[in-house]
Amino acid sequence: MAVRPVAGVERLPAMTDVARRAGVSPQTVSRALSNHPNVQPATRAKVLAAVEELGYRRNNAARALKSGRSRILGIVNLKTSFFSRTAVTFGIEGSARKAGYSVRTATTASLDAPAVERALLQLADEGVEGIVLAIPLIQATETIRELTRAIPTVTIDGSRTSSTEVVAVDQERAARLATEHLLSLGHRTVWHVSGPALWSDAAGRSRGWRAALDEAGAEAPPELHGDWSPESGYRNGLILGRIPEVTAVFVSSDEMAFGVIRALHELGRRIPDEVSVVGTDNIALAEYCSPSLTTVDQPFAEIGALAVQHLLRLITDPTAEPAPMTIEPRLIVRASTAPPPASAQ
Amino acid sequence: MAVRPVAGVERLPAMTDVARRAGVSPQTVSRALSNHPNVQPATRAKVLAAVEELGYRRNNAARALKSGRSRILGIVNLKTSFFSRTAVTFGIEGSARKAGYSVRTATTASLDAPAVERALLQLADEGVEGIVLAIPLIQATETIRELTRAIPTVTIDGSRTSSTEVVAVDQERAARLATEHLLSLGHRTVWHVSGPALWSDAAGRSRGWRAALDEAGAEAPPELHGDWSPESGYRNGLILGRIPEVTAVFVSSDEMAFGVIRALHELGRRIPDEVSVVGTDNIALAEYCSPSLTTVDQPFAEIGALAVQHLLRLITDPTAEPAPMTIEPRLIVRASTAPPPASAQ
DNA sequence: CCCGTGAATGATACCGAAAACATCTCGGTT
DNA sequence: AACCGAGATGTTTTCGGTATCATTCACGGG
Repeated sequence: MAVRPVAGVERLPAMTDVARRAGVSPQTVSRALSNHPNVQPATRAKVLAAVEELGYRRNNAARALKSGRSRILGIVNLKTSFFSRTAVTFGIEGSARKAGYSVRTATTASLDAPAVERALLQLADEGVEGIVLAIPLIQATETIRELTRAIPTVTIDGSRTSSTEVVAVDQERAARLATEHLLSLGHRTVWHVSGPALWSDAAGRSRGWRAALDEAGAEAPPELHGDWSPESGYRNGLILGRIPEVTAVFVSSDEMAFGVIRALHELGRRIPDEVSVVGTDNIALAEYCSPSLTTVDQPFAEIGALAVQHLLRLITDPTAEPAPMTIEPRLIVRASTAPPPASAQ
Repeated sequence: MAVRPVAGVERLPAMTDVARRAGVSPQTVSRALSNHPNVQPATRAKVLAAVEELGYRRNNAARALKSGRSRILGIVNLKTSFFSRTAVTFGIEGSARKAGYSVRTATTASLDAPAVERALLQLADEGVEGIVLAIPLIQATETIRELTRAIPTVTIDGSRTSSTEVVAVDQERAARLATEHLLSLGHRTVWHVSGPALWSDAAGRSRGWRAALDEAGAEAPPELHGDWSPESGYRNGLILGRIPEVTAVFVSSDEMAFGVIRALHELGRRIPDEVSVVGTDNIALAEYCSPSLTTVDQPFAEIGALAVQHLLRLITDPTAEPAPMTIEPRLIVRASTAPPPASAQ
């Protein structure tokens, strides 16, 4: 603060001003405002009154400088942000704010090590106390390893190459919910459009899908690969729509599912009469797809909140051992799924 | 910074360490790193070499404290973030970063004065040097007025109640493009689902729509009101679909347009054969709506960049006079629009 | 040859808080 | 009565830069 004195005022009030007004020492003001236990209630009241009267607010820069704690958390995000990452960011910001932290975002255009390194260095520059990696860490340079060792880091997309803490939805379970739903409607098997293999979310869903088919004794058709974008869903939809035996598709994100559905429409395959489609994420528009999209909900805000909770624990106690937590996904049945057409049964 | 020394290292290197290593005074290091003109190239080189060797990075907190400049910009955003605001945020972050600023986001759950005031106070607390209001300022308390007077502020949704600088797309023009497109296809008139009246974007589109109809000698049907949400589009779609004479609809956001289209589908009105729909924003999914959505593109990243550019000017020179800039919107014709059915011509 | 001038660099003070250390007060012990 | 210890408060120092002022030096004109 103190960045720009209000017009007419020489400078914003500092702690000494509050101290003078309250008739105590600056240190006491500091203690009162930091909820230090050893402050007489009466004294605290005097201080708070003075603060109120002067409209005093502590200077973050000075606080950070002296204490060595910036009270900032960093997020590394992908620039081509799809819904899920944005939603998580909201969750992170909310709970960080509650804990007295603010949040900086560093976006990276790609998952390459140099790009990620640049993002991490930006955050390190800003003096963040902890980092939420909202991307998979597919390759770690020495610098990256050093930074994530030096700064407590939590990974949201549980990557297999890092040893950082992990917060994640149980994606295998999510895929099972979707696959079993389709099988229970009577579909002989379920096709799958996956996300990029580097994302553990995508890999987990792929595993879950395969496992559910296995357990049901259904044969797993070849997997189709997308990149999270609606466009990649569309491309895969153009393929799926040409295969007569396809009656059920589980797609690894709602955005791709929109693309799949559009391609199927174009090819004249009716949904859900001829083909059922299940997405993943439950984005706001999922309900307003035509037809509305059956999907697996992911509580993104909760994920963000958990990540922050973890991170704060890690900041307070760097030796805290990893305790990965998982959140239960939830199937939301809408209009894009139905029993298979009679001809396919 | 200096928040968390790398394991084994006592503390991060400070400017004095660099100075010692380079054989110059700390002040010279400061000048060299700040691109001060009066530094011998040879000296600067020595300093940079020392910086490199030590892996030195300046401490933001100390810089901010002494200089009184935090190098932080703030954004006030609505929590129920729709695509447009998120996209703008990306633009802001990118160009802020380029200018050496970082960005803090304060989200507000509503547009009420107390909520907005809270968001602004948060940002003031963080010591932001400038603020981008990405929401309409519908009501200003004394505190809000004081804060926006004390801290350079740019409004993205040009609000009529504030005197702050404005950066905006020419929304009247956007609405004209959409409306004229539909009229030129042969529609007798165009219906409109607007955004909340408090948003000047919404108001501008409404004006443009009405003006285009006027000029074409078409009668303006009653306006329907939405709140940006897909759900509100759906509700309005349920109404529009029951009015036989409706053949063309201009919707003030793509998200609402998705809702409208779904409602029309449910009511059995075919798009674009019976009803044409135009959205606004050109969100990523617009192309993958079924049918793909004709819409008016808004260059959100550019808007964000312009906002930052403005803000920086205002920070450097608080007396700089307002110079509102507008950006040209662009119509993107896809599959959701077509000539009206023969029966309606 | 002297002095003014401006470029290059150095020395010092200070930003505003909090940590570390010092002091004081007071009830309870011995 | 002297003493102890913990709680409450005050004093001093320090965090790491940069603004400000001071100093040095080379150069050109009178």
